[in-house]
Amino acid sequence: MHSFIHLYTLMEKTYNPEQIEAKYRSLWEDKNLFSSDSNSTSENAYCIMLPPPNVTGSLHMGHAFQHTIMDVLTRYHRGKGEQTLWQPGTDHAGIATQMVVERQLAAQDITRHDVGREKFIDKIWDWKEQSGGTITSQMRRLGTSVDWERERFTMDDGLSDAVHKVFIQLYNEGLIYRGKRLVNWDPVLHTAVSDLEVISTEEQGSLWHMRYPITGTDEVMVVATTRPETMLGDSAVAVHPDDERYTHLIGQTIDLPLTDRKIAIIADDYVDMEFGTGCVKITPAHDFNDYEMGQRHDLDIINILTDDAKINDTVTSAYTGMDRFDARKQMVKDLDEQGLLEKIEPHTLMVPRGDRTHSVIEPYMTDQWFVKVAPLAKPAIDAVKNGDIRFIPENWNKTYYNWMDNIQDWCISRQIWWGHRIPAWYDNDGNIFVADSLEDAQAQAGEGVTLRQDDDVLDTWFSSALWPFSTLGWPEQTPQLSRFYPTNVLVTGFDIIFFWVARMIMFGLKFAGDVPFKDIYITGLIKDGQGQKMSKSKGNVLDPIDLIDGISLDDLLVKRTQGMMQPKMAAKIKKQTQGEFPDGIPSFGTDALRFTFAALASFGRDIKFDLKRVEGYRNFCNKLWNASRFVLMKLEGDSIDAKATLSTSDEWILSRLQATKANVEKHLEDYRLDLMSQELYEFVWHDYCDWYLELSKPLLADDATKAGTQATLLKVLNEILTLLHPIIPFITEEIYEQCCTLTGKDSESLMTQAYPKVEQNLISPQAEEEVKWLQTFILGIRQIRGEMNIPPSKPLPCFVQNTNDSDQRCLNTHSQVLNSLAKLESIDQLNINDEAPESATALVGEMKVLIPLAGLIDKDQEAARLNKEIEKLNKQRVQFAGKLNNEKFVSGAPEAVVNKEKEKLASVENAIADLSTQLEKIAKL
RNA sequence: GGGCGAUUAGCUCAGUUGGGAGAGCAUCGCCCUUACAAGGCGAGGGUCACUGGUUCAAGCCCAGUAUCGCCCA
Repeated sequence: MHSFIHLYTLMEKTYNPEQIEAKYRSLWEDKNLFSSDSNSTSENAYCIMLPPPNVTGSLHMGHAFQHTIMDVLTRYHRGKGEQTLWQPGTDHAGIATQMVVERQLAAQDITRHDVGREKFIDKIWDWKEQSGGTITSQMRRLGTSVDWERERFTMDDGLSDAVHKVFIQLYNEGLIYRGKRLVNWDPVLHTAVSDLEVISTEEQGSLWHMRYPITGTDEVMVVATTRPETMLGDSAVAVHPDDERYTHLIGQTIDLPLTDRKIAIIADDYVDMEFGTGCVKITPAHDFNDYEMGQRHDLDIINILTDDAKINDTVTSAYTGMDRFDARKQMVKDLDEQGLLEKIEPHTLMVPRGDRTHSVIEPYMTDQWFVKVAPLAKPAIDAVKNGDIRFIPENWNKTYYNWMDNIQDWCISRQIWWGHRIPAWYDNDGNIFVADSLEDAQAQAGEGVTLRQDDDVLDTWFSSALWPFSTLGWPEQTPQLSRFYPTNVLVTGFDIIFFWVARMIMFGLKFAGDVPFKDIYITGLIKDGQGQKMSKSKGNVLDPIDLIDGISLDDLLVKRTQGMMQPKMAAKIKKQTQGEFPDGIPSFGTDALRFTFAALASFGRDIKFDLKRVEGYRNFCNKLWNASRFVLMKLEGDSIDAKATLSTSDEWILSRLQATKANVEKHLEDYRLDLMSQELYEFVWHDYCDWYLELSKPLLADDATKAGTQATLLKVLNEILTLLHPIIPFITEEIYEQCCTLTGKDSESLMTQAYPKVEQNLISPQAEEEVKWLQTFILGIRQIRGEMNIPPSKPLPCFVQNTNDSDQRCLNTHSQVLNSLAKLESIDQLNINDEAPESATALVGEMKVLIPLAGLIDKDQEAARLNKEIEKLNKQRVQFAGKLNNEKFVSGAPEAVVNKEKEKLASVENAIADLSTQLEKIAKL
């Protein structure tokens, strides 16, 4: 028992998220409460690796969503007393970041080549210093409780060492090799990109039908192509071996138009006889399928393009130096003039574009570095198959297998400057020395040999793939590595399963000797209200910070349309935005946004983001705020007796609380944050606020029950705060502090409070039963009021009839509560034979609750209401009776089910009988 | 073409061992009741996409159809 030391400072009537959030953001960090050193003696460790966002990026809705999920999990485990590390950091994002700086240079009309490699890289570092704090400060706004002291960057020294070590080992084991292969070439960036960085979309194009003359005859073969310019590099024409139209031509040659070359006519069952004319031109140097076929048939590989995707001079032609698309036009024209163009059909085709530049990607022969993936993939597939790693939701493992089973070697070299430079040196004879440093390479090559380092850098995802162990200090065997690896869960979107997740699994198993994480929680993708992907070009992007702080329509319009190239598009976006947010966006506060994200975190693929939801959860925060205000007001000036006798209502809310805790626990275990937040929402709003706080009012007015109620109000509020804290940390922390001030409790932070456990001894079926009775009683009366439009302020007299022992007990105990909550002026008992006044009726089990009409209630109206009620019950009766009359059901279903059905029927029949009698009475009047 | 997913109230979505269809928002009444009008109380609203099957019993399991969407080729 402790008494209050100061008078409770009155809380504002409406909560103000802005003030609260600012207060705790710095406070938590100042007190080092996110540190992974806390709870270091705990038996359990818990670790989440933050998927490192682009260092120069900014926080978008997807980040905010996933960060909320991770923060809920982190704060929950921290609250359970586990040593918890949420590892933050950022990614250097090679191409993306380099492009930003190149664009800045372009504005001054210079290229990176004008600047030179070293200076250019310095410029990028400068840019990183300048803008690198954006995303981390936005994360702080969200309240993400990462261990900031352990923040890492993929190009930190330690992480770079890990990259070297991995590269060298893979090379030495023959799992990294260099070779000339057909790769996806971005002609704007002048670099190879991986398959994953190429986005193919349907575009309107043409199918050109070209006549290829057969050598020495008047015959032609008509080949159809979507890229006529590649004909310069044709090595053959292929037909299907079973295609009788062309069997006689197999083995003959074609005089390739616009060139002086002859190419073979070959047969291959890859050819689709139905498509076009059934004849396919084969260009091994510029098409992946053709390349395969070229390998099968030992065809020439004729590269016709330059790095800029202009026609080169390999093939003597009139098109050398022309851009491929200009050459296309010219060649089509020339073919037409020579009578070699059969027709042009409109055609939708899949056009591959770079995910960064959106330029058309060309398959292109170049020297590149590759990871031989198959040997690494095998154990990575097994890890999921044998359950070491679990996808959540489970069906993503199919997507994973699908990709892993058909995995291609990974092109890891990029012809850009920003990134980890490939640790390989060449001598003048082209010998390769892979080493940690020039010195090591020199040692390998021998004194006096001139070495030149490879110009390329590694794919960004190469270093990201090491993230789960490189951030923990690998290759050193650090205490953190042994404590936190393997990590518990990876939270990420399905869009990077291939880019990142699969590669982390492969490298984790290979180098850290274990899976990098046990669970992979694949979240949905946040879409706009119409289900559209949010993108700058669509102008439908929402900035999480704008939802927190609010934004005026004007500012939002500027934000969404600035930098728009097409004024038409800008106008459209403007209109759309005005329609959707006529008054801009109000400020909802971080907690409301976080609650929304948690509530949206179901297992669906797409999450349509609806502002109305945020508003609803903002209201929830306000509700919680005001409920707390109420509790504190009712506690003020008194001392709390934790051992005071409890009323049934107290026992009831405590019992409900236990069920809530159990469910929250379960939902968290299942990663169902939507169900978790729903559970808490319902408990707080509907059990605690709607019922318990109302019940507490008469109980607080009674000295016999006051102390117990006060203790219970506070206990439940405190646990609510702790339970909600992982989702809405700011408001709960503030209320907690107010509670501490009031009760004189000395506590550092809600964050360090133990997460409440289920207390079995507080589960009380009897209290739940009794309050259920109370609720039914009150609801019955409210319904009569509601339907008869009797104001809630009007006190009503009430009679009860046909009571049993337990009804009597309840009436004795709870009459005061009933009077208060149902606003009754009296409750009088009638014997079963007593003549009741003309009344509206409600049923509580077998007991009748009667509200005399007495001029207040229209009898026709009551008759109509009863009729409706009876009709409803009748529908149920028919359903239950139908089942029970079914012999097969009675004999086939388990006895318990049949009995339950019988009970339901009996209860419905009773109710119908009671209400019908009442209806008759009323009708007679 | 292959794989995956979706289809439940006007809207957004829950519904996990098969056993009386739910929430939030929106709508319609009544209420400014001393925690909260960002609120309270009450009400209306569904052939669970369609067809068939398994079962005593199907929103849920199975097969197929339709529409929409995503991923891979």
